[in-house]
Amino acid sequence: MAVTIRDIAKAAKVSIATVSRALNGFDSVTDETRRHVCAVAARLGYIPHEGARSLSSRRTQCVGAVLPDLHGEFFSELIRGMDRVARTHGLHLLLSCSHGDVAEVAASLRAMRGRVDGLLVMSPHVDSKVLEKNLHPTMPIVLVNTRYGGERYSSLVVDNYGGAGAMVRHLVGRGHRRIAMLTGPDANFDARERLAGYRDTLAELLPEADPQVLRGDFSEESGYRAGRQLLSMSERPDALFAANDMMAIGCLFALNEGGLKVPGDIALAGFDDIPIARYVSPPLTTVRVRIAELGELALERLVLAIGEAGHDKHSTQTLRSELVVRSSCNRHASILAAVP
Amino acid sequence: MAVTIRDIAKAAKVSIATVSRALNGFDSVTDETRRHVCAVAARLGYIPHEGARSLSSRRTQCVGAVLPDLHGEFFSELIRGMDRVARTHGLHLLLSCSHGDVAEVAASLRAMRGRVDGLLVMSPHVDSKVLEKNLHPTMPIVLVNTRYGGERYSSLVVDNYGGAGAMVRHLVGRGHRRIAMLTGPDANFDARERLAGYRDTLAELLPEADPQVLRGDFSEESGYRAGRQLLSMSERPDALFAANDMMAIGCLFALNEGGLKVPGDIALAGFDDIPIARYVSPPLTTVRVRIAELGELALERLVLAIGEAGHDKHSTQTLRSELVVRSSCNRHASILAAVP
DNA sequence: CGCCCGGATGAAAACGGTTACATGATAATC
DNA sequence: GATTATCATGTAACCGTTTTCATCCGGGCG
Repeated sequence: MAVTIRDIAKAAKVSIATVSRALNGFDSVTDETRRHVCAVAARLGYIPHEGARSLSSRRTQCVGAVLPDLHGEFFSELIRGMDRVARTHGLHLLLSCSHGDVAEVAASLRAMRGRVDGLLVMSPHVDSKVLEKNLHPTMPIVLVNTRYGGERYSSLVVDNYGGAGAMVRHLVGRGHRRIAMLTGPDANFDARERLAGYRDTLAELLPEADPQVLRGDFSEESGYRAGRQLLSMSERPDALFAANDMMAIGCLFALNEGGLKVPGDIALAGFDDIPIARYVSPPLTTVRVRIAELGELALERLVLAIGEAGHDKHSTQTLRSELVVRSSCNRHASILAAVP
Repeated sequence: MAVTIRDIAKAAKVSIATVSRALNGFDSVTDETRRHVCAVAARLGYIPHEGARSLSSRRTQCVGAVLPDLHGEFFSELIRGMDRVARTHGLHLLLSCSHGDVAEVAASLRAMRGRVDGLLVMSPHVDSKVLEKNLHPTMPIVLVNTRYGGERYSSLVVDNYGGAGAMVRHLVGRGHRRIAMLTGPDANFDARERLAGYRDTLAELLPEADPQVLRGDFSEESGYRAGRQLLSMSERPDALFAANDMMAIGCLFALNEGGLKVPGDIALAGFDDIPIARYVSPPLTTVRVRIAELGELALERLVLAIGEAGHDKHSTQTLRSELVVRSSCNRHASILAAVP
């Protein structure tokens, strides 16, 4: 049914090897032969079977991305960054999403064997055991935002700890003294790092202050709940630092509903700088993680790892995060003056 | 290096055929043999090579998505919907993004041969010639939001025309009389349909009114420019209907900057109902397209097409869009009363 | 007891390419 | 003019599976 290289060979009266060479631009074939073969291929409407090609050449021209989720702007940006680099290298992107489920991660990893040349794994919940067990030892891997102590894989993380610290520093600098944090899921790598950054920096700058921690799960919904909770507090914090932007936004809505002004009555900060952060009002002060760049770097590094398969100089790179000051934390000067 | 079924066969002292059968759960193998083979496979850390498997079984368990872009929430949602269905069918998603470039679309399509069992193509710019030329005639295809007259492929489109009509109807019902439209790119399928819906409905409801059309390109930037333009107009429309939400949002920012109140001075409406639409202030009145659902339906249909390859009952399905009324079009009752 | 049947297994041919090696012709060398 | 290097092409092995078909063996039946 489908036209193969063999059909071309027959029609062009040459061997299949010659067809392969002609189509792949080898130099050891006459210009005339090449033209002829290509003409026949075009006439028959030949389209190479990439699967077969991968099998024999041991290169798939695909890289896989095993992500914990696809929802939301974070992943959208991440994928965009990966795609950008992938296309410059002529690679295709195979997506796999394991909704936090360890068994699914394992299944995804195994399913990638023979389909991809390398793997980009982001899995804030899974430890490296699962990886090592379900992966071919030679498969090039880059970990993204994944807890990992070993040295077997390269790893990219964003500076959650430093970013959170910078935010606390900023808030304290603006005169806030009762700074609460709204955390992400306990088991989540990023969430823990951000919390640690908050705690440590607060302890450093305001040793007297009691860290006040509300629990969230990174969802807008949980941010909203935290906002309601704030409304009903007698001794309310004067600033809330949410571990991601979506929670900050959820919280903002609850506060608005409850008649509390941001930043007048309470300052609000987020983390990630997802695109929406600029659009809410007041625009959100947050910590920018160049998410697309994270995807780009990760893939760049994966490409490198694929190229030098075996050379094995794995390392962990930390991506700097930066403070983005918008108006959700702007206390009025008068208030500022009154506080210290 | 890598362990194959041959290695297992040798270690287990059976033939490779038996290994294959044992691992794939065929019934024609003794329980004892199966246990033995599986044990050996586990001991050796065997992971099947999916590429090889696809080649001989002629099934890849992958579907490809050829999209015009990956940026923004529209695609994020679309991908999410596709993923949801894909995973329930045990399929993997191969992503390919052709930045509006016809040559790239062609290349993507060809590159999919032998990698996927079916293809989901969204390409608002490309006509069917390119498809037919670069695709294996037997490859199951579903088109999404793509201009297509033929009957060779199934096709899914959102009701751009009807949605735009509904919006105009809504605006007129609210008392607006000078309703302008901000369009998307000329060549874009969706943009044209939306414009047509606007024109026709306006002509029907307000035959006297002159349709006023500003040109945009679906980007926030172009929306911003349109907003500036509005500010400088002497006879300003009393409502602007943007062909997508991002342009509406860009426009909103320009109007805010210029001191024009939305909806007090001018009503503003968008199209798509991307998540951000709810978060801007005022929240955006828009036409909801259930984007994730679009992805789901498209993939569902593709799965069907793959299953019955050849049966060929192609059709075009139109996805209803629905009006979402938020406050960006709420004229005050008093003004409303004054107008008619 | 011989025959046939069926069920477990093995041998080998796909699947559609790439590629190492063999071959034959032609050009270069002495 | 014989020898050898060069180069275009052909032959066949290989990539790691699945799958068809053949084989072997034991058991039920006449």
